[in-house]
Amino acid sequence: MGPREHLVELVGDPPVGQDADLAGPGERADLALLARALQFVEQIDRREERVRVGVLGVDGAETDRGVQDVRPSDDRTGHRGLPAEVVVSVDRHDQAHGPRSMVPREHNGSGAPANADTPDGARRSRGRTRYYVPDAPFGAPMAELPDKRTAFMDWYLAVVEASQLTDKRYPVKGMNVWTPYGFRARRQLDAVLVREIEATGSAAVEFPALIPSTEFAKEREHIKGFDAQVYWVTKGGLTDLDIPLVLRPTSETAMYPIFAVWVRSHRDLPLNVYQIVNTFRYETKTTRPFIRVREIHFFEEHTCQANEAHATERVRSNLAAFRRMAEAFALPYLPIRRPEWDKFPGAFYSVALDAPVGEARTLQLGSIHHYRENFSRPYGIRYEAPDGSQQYVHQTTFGLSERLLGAIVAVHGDAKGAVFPSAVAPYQVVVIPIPGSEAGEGPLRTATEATERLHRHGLRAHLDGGDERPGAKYYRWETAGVPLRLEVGRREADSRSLTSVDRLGTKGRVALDRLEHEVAERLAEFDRALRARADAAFAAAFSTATSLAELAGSTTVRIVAWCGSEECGHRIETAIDGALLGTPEEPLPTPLGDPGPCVACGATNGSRWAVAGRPL
RNA sequence: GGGACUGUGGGGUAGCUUGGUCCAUCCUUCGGGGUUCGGGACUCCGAGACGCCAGUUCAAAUCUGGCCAGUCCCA
Repeated sequence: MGPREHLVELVGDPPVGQDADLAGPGERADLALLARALQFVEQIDRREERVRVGVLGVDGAETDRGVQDVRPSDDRTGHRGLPAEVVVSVDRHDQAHGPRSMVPREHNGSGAPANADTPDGARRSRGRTRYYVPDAPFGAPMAELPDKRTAFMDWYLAVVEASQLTDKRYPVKGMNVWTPYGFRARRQLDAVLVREIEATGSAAVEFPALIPSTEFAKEREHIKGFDAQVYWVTKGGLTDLDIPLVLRPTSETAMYPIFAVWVRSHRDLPLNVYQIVNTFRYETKTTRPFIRVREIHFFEEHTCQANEAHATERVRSNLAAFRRMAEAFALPYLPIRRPEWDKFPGAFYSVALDAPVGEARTLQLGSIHHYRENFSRPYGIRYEAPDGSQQYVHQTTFGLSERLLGAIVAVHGDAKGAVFPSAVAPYQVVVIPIPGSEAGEGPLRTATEATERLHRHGLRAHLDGGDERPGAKYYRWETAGVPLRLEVGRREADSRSLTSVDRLGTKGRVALDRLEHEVAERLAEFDRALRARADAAFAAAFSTATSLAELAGSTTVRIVAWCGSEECGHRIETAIDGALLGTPEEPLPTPLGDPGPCVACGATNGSRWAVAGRPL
């Protein structure tokens, strides 16, 4: 939707030098817009042009006196995002116009033809000259991003675009291009995943992307859950394939036939392997960069364990690994065991990792599944136990994706744009020289020295030596989410001590001679502050509800007592217009007492705390 | 699966109702020059688009048909 904008066409028809009368016909008149239009015209007036305007009334009673029409744009153009438009009739020789600076530009160029600048810029149509009035007060700062709290998805999309993390112009729905900047973020993110999963004894592998339909179909629940969203490869060149191939939506069915060959003995267990590959799902809902895509950048661990207890232990180990990953991302989250009807297709149970993202919305960051023997039986993954018996393995999986990047944007981002924790920031530090006519070469030399010094010490630093003005660079890198900015002007060059400003606004000085240490400290402080901000939002994101009626229009994720029945679960989902996410796998942010009676049926027997929200 | 809507430079848009005033406007972007540079500079010169294919017409961004792509709503 974007910023609220209206188009009001105020058509006056008197020649310049007379009064132009503006008014709105009754029901459509928008006084605020009229006021803005008048403000605009007053600006013209103040520029000593000879247009005079008055309002005759909003009921249209006197509209025949020069005022022809006032209406919202959507009636005519069907376009959203148009700025207010004022059409003022003027004599062609007496252009009414203001200086360019009078009309603020819209953020990232959306809307605002804003051409009330020069006589040449004003367009003429059927004898009238049109002036465009942006939907913002004159002299206001450049338009902000949409409001995160009230227009979350608009805000999110604007931030993703403005921070240049992806290019969405690729002509296939749900498939975005990773830009150099976005790819840097992704690579850092993956590095954290690799570090933490390998610390638990998992090894990287890579399986093919194409899966024979015969293998894909072996586990009934699994195929039922996925067959509506797989891409098929049915031809090789001009020939139809005997056995069609599935482009992996996830890799169970690619890996498990091979696991059956790999696992022979209890000595082969546990088998813990992971891969980071692209998977494909034909999403039918609206796609969103990082959050819902058709080509998924996917981390998936698959393990085989000797028995259910070991598999349960692996689930715990994955939960602990994710805790460390989330620590690096400064992301608070809640592990939630999904209800039966919402578990992964084929799983014994599923634990999802959910992050609240405001207004009762939640974002699933990943999931950990316990499969028991559900896949090992159809795929024949068996081993010979020490006692000589043949046993089926118990399996687990752990899946994460670029949604983590979406979550980082969604959780940490603010009114200025993205904010990256230092562990994933494409650039941790941006160094901005401030030349100035009297400063000479000092600033640039010092900035270069500082950047090189940071590079030598393994910090991701970027020298922005472009010839934009410093202020423009500040805004750009703030939007892009860089944690720390170093400013190097004449003062800094002379004193060999740089000005630092972190993305949350904390300012300071760092000595060039101890640069890497002081920058590392600043980044650590920044990460702590970012975490604290996220934690505060997390704590405020939950509230309890004790009746179904309370769930309607929830503005936080709700904690409710639930008897565990599917029927009550669905009633809860209907009440909140979202989903019953399940039961917390770890303690809630604020300790709660015993759950009372089920919010849906009132049963006290076996009730437990459950989480309900509206997943993105 | 059903319905509605929308396609104009890299991004955002105007023009379409009533075909010609439009080798298509403005902002932004991009290339070049100059003055600048401590929070989104100014200025000059230049570059860049009517989704595709037909049809109607003296004339099509505009009207008609088909196709393609996208968005939203409902199932």
